[in-house]
Amino acid sequence: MGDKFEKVKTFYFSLWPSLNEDNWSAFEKRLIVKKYEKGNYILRPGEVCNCISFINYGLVRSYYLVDGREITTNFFVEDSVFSNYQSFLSRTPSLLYTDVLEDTEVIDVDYDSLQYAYENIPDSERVGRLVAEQLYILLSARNASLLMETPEQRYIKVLQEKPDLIRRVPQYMVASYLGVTPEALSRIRSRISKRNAELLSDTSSR
Amino acid sequence: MGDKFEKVKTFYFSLWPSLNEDNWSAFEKRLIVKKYEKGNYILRPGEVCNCISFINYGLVRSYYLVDGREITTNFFVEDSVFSNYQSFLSRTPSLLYTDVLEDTEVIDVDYDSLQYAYENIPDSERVGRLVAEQLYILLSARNASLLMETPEQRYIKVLQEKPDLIRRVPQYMVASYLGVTPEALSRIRSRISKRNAELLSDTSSR
DNA sequence: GTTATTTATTGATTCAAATCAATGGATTGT
DNA sequence: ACAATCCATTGATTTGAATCAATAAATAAC
Repeated sequence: MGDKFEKVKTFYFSLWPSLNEDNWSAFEKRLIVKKYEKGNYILRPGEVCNCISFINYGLVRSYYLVDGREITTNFFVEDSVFSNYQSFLSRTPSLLYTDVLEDTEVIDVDYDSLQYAYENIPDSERVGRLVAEQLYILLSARNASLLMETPEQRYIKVLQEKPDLIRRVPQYMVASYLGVTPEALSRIRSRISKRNAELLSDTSSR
Repeated sequence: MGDKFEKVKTFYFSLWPSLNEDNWSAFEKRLIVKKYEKGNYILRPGEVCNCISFINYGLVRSYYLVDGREITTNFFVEDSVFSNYQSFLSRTPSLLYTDVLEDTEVIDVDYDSLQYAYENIPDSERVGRLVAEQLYILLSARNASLLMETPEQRYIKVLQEKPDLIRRVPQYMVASYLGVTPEALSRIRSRISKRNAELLSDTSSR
């Protein structure tokens, strides 16, 4: 009958090999279920992020606002985890907005609960380390992509790696994720489809 | 008489409160001293970074090479720690060069030694987590700076926060750290000094 | 189903920064 | 001390992407 904690439990067990049912039930007691409607904000600049959220269903986004222009840093979909990790860790105000692109349900672990886990649940420090390391690796890859690849290369990668995202998210948000204007992304797309059309009709290529 | 491990010992004790002399001497046995001469490379793209290095003295730099153009990601000076952390953690080939800007001596912890510490020295997991978290916060701030600030703002910040670096590093490397060409940085500098000159001579401002 | 609003596309124009080019200054090596 | 190389500055030109503007398509609201 739709246990809200089913998916998040599977998720935490998968990355926490030594977790047992007793530890889990102590941990689960501290989890918080929240729902957000499309168009609302989960976090705004100036607020301190106080939780790490597993997404049961839905879609959210993080972005900077730089003189009126949105710069999207990430999209997060169901069955994954999001946070403003920098604000969460440093206990300092966020620079990012987090807004809700589709009605969303999350399961939150707040900061104190995580500290509780670190003190009381075996191996949780190791899990915390591994998670921090994984997030570092991800951020580092995103960084390298922004510095080394063209917007077109990034777009093609998104097409391949997250094709569903392209369908669920307005194009101007994808553009701001790629680091270009909506007009520029539109031109990138037409360039790509033109190239593909030529490849198909080009007999001289063989 | 210049114990090479003096500074690195102080460093590790400062971030590892429960470290004791016994643990330290077990750990110290595994440390490796290395020297590099100016102009050489510590790491090249394709190689896996296998250590975390404390700098006894010297200056090194990490950079991407994108169609012949250098993009500096970081400078590291004496008494600090550097690594290609992404490569080190993921055990995958580096995308970065690390080169030596001044003759440098480092104390290395290699990957296996760190795993040894995690298994055998109490609290080391927690230290590993805190370090990973701090590095995440730093990378995140660098990221935000590249997305939100102008090259001029970044230059002024470097001037304030790392004035010695400006003196020790060629300007074209600083330019590539700020994300502009050497010519552009030169113009930024002349713009700034012109503004300062105007401020000093401008009587109408009061 | 129709209207209204938002989003995407396309073209024309503007602009900021890169490139190109030349000179002068600084540093390095012998 | 000298030559040679490297680096920084300045000006002229080019270029790629942003902006501006208008239209078309898609989506949402009624």
